[in-house]
Amino acid sequence: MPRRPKTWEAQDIVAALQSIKANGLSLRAAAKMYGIPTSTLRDKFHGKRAIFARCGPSPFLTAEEEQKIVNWAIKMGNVGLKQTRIDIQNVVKTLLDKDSREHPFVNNTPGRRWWRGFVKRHPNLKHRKHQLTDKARVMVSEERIETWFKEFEARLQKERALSMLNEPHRLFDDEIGSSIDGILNGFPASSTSAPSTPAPVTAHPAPSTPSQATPLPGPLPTDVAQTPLGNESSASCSEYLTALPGMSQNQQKKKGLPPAAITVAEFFRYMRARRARENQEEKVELRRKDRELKEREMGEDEKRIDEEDEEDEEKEEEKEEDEEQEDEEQVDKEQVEVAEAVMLLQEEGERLAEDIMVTCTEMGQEMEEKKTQEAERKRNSKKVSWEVQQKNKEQVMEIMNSAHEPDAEELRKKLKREHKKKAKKLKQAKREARKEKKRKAASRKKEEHEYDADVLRKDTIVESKAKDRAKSNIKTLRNDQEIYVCPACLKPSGNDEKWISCDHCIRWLHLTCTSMHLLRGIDLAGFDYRCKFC
DNA sequence: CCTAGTAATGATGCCCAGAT
DNA sequence: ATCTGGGCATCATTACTAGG
Repeated sequence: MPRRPKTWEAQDIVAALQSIKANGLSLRAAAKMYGIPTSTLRDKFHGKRAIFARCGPSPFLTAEEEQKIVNWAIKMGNVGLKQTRIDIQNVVKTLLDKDSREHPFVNNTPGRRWWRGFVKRHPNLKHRKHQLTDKARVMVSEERIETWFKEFEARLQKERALSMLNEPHRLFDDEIGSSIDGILNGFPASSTSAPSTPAPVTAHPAPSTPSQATPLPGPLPTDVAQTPLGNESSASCSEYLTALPGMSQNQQKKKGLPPAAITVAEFFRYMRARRARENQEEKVELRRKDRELKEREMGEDEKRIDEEDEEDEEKEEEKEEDEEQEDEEQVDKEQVEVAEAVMLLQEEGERLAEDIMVTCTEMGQEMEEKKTQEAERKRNSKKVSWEVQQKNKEQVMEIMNSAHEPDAEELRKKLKREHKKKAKKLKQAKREARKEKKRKAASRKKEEHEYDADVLRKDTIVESKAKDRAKSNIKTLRNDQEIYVCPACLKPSGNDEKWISCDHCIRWLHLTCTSMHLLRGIDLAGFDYRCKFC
């Protein structure tokens, strides 16, 4: 029976159903009027099939869950936190970890194919190459640094989050929290995945019209990330920049330079230095204009007096600058507090993520309850129909009993035999189904076991490689004495040197050779430190 | 109303070519 | 070497439809 191509839309069904209800049309008439097969309309009319149903199996995440994830990814993208495929897959994994629903995903993580389908179902998500891989983006230019920060500020302003610079906790007003380090590192830091694995494919909202918001500033330019920021002004910044003209990511990697990354302290320091510079330039300009004006108006004598006054003013300004420096020191202290706040906020973000997952789980439970109710309803309807059948049979038996006794007896025996046969067949089918189920479960378990073994093997290889790398930093002196050198500065330990161990590759580095020394007053034991060579 | 055939969909694995 | 997208085959599931 070849199936006729579908010629109707969901709204036709809705219109047909409304016509039946409002105008009292018959099912056949309505079906004819809207060009829908009668049986299809009848099924939908009786609720046997959903009105907006799609062919094929439903996705394993509900429409609400998928939409929630899409909205979250778009929102994150709007503030510069583009979510990678891995991030989204990890979100799904976290969701499924806390959910008992059945799904085909290995280790609760959907695969690349699922991602394709996901993007297909939600075309407002599209993927593209990570901007860090674009060579044009790593060309060094102070102008670009300024542009990036300006765009970042503009974006924060657009998202009503400009005050984040003073109130970083506002970063966490989203559904799933993210750390400020996520923004500053230039790649996303979802609550479920550390920002340690930037994937080359990024999902972000596709601008539907050219009039939409300007492109995101994107990740922090590599050159910005490597700029030594401190009390330095733009001059020293430029010096450093000219030392690294147009270096590609690979070249940086070869030279042992860290990937794009900037600490919270560095970010605030940069912003403060930039504002101070702007203020200073404004002051100088004002002073110059003022002087020109006075030169024209006043004579030589007055000028001398003015010069004396100016000297006094300059002294006062110097005094003010000294005070400003003291303020800066005070701000440095505050940055330590900011770093602490960031840690607290990360925890808050995780709590928020937890809440989201709980909500999703509740939704899943609701679905489960609905399913159970549906199953119950079906069982009841089957029971009712079975009862009706039994009644009919009883009626037949009564009629047969009332007829000639010997024939009725024979018929009864025959019916009994048939009934026994049917019951036997049914039992056998059930037994086979149970066997099949067991076989499938065993097979799945075996696959999971093999997967775990594979993961363990890979982890062992990674660990062994890391140990080898650490060994490579042991240098042998002329007197055959072996010493360990810091892989960052290639120097051995000094007397008062503090060392820090990478939690991922077992390398030891001078604390001062890492950005960790900026986090003064914080217990480093609580940090998951990843060195720049990882 | 029921049934059997067909279409559509979601997910997987495998392979390939291209980009980095 | 690694990652990606695209194509293809496969399986399972569900919706749709014609005909009995």
